[in-house]
Amino acid sequence: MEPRVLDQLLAVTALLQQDLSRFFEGTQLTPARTHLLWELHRLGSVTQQALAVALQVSPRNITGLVDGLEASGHVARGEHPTDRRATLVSLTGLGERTMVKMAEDHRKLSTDPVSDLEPGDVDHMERNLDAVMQRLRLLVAADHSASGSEES
Amino acid sequence: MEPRVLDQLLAVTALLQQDLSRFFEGTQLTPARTHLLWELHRLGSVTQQALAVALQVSPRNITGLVDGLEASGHVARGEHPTDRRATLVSLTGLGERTMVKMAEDHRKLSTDPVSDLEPGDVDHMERNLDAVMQRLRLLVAADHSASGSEES
DNA sequence: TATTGTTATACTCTATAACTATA
DNA sequence: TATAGTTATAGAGTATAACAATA
Repeated sequence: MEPRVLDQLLAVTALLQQDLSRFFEGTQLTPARTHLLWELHRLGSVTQQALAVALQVSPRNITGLVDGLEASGHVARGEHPTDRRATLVSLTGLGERTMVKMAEDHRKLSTDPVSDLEPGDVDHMERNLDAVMQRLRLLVAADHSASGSEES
Repeated sequence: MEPRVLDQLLAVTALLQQDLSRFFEGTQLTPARTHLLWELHRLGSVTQQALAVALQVSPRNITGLVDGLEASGHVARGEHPTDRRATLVSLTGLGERTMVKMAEDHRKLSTDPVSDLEPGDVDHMERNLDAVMQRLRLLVAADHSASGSEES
């Protein structure tokens, strides 16, 4: 009866990564770009600086992500009204529509759960996920305590 | 009272990714390499082919991962006794010790939960994770049903 | 002098396609 | 002819460091 929970964790992590990008919309947005759009949708037009902070990622990285999203037409760069060093990134019409749809699907999924699904499948998933959840708690707990008590 | 669950999902996913590699050992193993070591520890010496299947990743990718782990001294390539096309990958002494320790930590973590942690922190995490868990269930459920009922 | 975004450079993970050596 | 592993090529995501323009 070895735990094998790490395996499940790895599987669920992979699944999550896929879902975060694939699930919510039909366009070919990657997870990182989806995340940026999501933040932009929440924050409104902001500087790349602000995005770097929001995504907890280097400014250099934002340059690349915005480049990609600009090329695909989801965001646009604009001038900052007062600070000429800064760039304001905002959602285009396409970007806006994409995020509205994503938010809709998100909400629908939250209120309309397991509809067309075999009961056996649900059981199976619940069992796996309970184990994973247990593991999640421990991992997060340990992470929390580690960042609070260690200082190397 | 917007859900904001996607944010939590994103955060937890990122956290998981980190934990999977960082948590379990002090060496600088990446998630993908850790995963390969984990499988190798379970399966024993196997061909790169078998690893590609186990990790669900292209053979080309295995070449790269094994290259890295060979350079860091965690695995070694050896000849296959009967098939001269194939390569047998096995854990070195270092790799073996690393995985034994990782399995130990894994077990310890499973049986010795929230030890040195503020109670308030636990509450906070539990609350977040319950929401995330709810979300996980829906995502996995939808994923399941999608792969069973759609055929595009 | 400090900050914003960029270029330069580099590493990891991933993929497909073509090729070599063997089955 | 099919399989195991490699090289070639490519793209995404990430990082640090140096630099230009601006505060």
